[in-house]
Amino acid sequence: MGHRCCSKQKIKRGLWSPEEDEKLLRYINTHGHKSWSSVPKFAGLQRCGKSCRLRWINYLRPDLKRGSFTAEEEQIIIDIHRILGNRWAQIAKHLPGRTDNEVKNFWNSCIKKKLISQGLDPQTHTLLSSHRRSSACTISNNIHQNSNSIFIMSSHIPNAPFETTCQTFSTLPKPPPNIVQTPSSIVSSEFQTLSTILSDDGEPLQHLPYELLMENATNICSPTYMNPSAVELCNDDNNVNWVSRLNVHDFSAQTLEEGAQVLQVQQEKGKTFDDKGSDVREANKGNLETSVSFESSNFDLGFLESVLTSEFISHDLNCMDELAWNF
DNA sequence: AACTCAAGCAACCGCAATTTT
DNA sequence: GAAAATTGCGGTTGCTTGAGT
Repeated sequence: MGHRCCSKQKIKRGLWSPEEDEKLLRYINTHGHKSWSSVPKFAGLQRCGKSCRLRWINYLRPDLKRGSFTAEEEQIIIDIHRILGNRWAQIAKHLPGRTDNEVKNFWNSCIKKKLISQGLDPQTHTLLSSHRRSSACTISNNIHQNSNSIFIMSSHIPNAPFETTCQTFSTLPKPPPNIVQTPSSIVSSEFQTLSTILSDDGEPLQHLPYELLMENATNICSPTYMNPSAVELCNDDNNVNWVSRLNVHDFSAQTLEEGAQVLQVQQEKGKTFDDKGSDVREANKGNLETSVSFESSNFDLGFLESVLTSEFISHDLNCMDELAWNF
């Protein structure tokens, strides 16, 4: 069975010969590819347009990176896959010069097996049932140690496009300690904002593109890496303007509504504010009602509400409960 | 040397989404 | 607005290669 687009033509299939590559390359370099369906006809190829497109994207494109994946790329794939799942095209966008097909193949042939050998389910990134018992004790200890954790969300970018919807936070993943993250390599060029997951002492545990964190927060739950203390949004170019910090004390022991009552808004690293004229830093000193403080800032109130009215804490507790019961 | 098996990879397939007619 | 064409994506297949026996 062939493609519908090539049913009328005599179509060659299988591996591409160097001559075919040459023809396709020469044609696209001179004419571009406005319509893939017409490319084979004008390039003199006995292929269907779909096949030409694939060959170009996966092999002939000049900006492709050759060679095996680096450890850093591998970690990026794992981190983003933990959030997005098998959305290879999306994952590949964060790896310049890599194609979705390449990422997918690498995942299926290498990473998947590596995760399984580490006792992790490659789809959910959670512990496989056969490994649960042995690690439950560690997780339980973490819960205890972090029972006074604070949850911090920070934003500092005037007019930042907070387009978040009613996504929910769950527990956030922490990378293995031996992995060094490189934020600039995974932030998308169109959206120069990173979220940084912080430990209790404010040390960054993991960086993720902001949109990945926000759009997919429901999928983040990972019993293996629990209880970050904070999330901070920061600009990739280090042009920090202001930070609004929300502290939810001891959130793991409170209901969501109670957590919202103890929100503190603090300003850090503050230098400039939005052009609405309100001095957010002054306004946010001390403990304030969140609605007041955020009305006067450029922090998107809808964004805040989506977090506060989400199932963040209940998710978290459910997850912990489940783990506790497993233990 | 011949065979088997698994890993890695390129390409295909079908479907869905988007664009064009 | 509907139909057709095109594009994009993820799952899958099948070929090549190299290691092990």
